[in-house]
Amino acid sequence: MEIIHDITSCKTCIYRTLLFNSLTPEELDSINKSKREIKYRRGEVISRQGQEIKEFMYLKTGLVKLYRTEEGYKDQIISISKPGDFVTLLSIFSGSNYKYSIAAIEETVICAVRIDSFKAVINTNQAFVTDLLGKMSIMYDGIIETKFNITKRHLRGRIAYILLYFAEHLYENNKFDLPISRREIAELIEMTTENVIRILSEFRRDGIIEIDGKNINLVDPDRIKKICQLG
Amino acid sequence: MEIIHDITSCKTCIYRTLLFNSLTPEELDSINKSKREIKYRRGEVISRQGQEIKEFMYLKTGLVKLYRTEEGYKDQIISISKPGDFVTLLSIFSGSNYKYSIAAIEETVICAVRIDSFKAVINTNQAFVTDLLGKMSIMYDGIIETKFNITKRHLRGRIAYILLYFAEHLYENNKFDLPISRREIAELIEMTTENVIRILSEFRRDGIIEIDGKNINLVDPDRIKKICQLG
DNA sequence: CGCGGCTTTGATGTTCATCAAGTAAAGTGG
DNA sequence: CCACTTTACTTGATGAACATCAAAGCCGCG
Repeated sequence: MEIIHDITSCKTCIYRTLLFNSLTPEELDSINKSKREIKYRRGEVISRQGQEIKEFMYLKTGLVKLYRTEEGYKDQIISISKPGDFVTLLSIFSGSNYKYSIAAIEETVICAVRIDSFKAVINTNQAFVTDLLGKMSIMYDGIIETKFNITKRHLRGRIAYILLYFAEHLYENNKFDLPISRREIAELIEMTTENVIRILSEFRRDGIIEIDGKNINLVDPDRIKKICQLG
Repeated sequence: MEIIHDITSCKTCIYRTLLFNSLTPEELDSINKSKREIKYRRGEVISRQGQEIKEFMYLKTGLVKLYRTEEGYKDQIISISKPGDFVTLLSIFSGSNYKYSIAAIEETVICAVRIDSFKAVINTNQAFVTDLLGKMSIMYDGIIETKFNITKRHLRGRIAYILLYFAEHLYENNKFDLPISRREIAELIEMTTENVIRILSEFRRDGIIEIDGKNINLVDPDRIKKICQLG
């Protein structure tokens, strides 16, 4: 990681409207003063499950994964966050320690606000909390829905689902570079690495996708959608 | 369902401290006036996924299940709520319609506050919203953790886990009446009804539980814990 | 009393994880 | 920059775990 010294002011930050729009100039100033920006390299752990939460964080650029770890079990990826997402929101109000680990899966810049400043605004600004409530709820419900969508499917359907997720939700393009390894895909959709590879190869043999290392091209999205629905 | 006419005043309600403690007498009065109590029989659906949310609800007595349904797939039970739980909290801020269905699995009394009155308090009482934020977050994180704990286990481990869940979390007793059918257990821990029965029978043959219809007795809790950890 | 839903058990086959073994790619230190 | 190590990727063979199908008994309820 690397602390960025030439940080953006909140007042000109493109993500300001996402959450901080209801803040008074004074509140925004207080947030601005207690924040820092940090750059993480691909693979670096940003925060670890169980650690004390000291900052509220959100993503400016890059991609991160939220995941759970437990001795003796495989890691499980809870969600993938993209710029503008509030990655610490899932832990920050249910206790003083992280419930999930966070790691960068691409080079990532995080904006981090000291937790005391963040909570101070919560106690003074009504609109802000209410807004937060909605954002948090949507985020949680999204995770539950995605997990539901994954576990109800068979392996072929899961792979189809996650390919469409990357194409439609993350990259908005049928051609993209896989941000995560085969093993991480396995951790995300709850199956083994071998079967991820096997089914991807199968899709390639059937001519519905093209693979070159991390680069994926969904040649026949309609058929992938069909597999997603039926498989 | 049956509307209860002789309803408790919020001022004397034993659940008042759970959420409404920070309310002013006026606010409490407003909530009190716009609420009703409803009794549901075992099996009755309280609200249906997709319906508009008109009331904030919490459980006074009984047990309910939150579940997701989808055409062509088996139902999936998200969680089981007991008295004092805020059953609508999981939908109320992420949209205007229910994300989950709610049904009574025992005779249940629900206290329901009109959504406009509830949201009015949210807009005026800072402490109340902040409190709500925490409660909601804990509830969501609990669901994610439980689901994580279930899906990472094999079938035997899942059954052991859910038996311990009922005994420790819901009934605080090693002897209890199963509140739900075998099929519903299957929907809760993501397996088939047949395998739920099979493994329960297996546990009985091995002498670690006693079963008589819905009545379950955990004879050897230590061994169940061991199965839960290893299986 | 009979119907439908819940429960139970067995037989069967599919899906999937595990094991093994090899190749390719990506870091690492001299 | 190259030898070396490690990690990621790939494929096949095998067996275990699990779902599905089938059939029968049970219970509650109208």
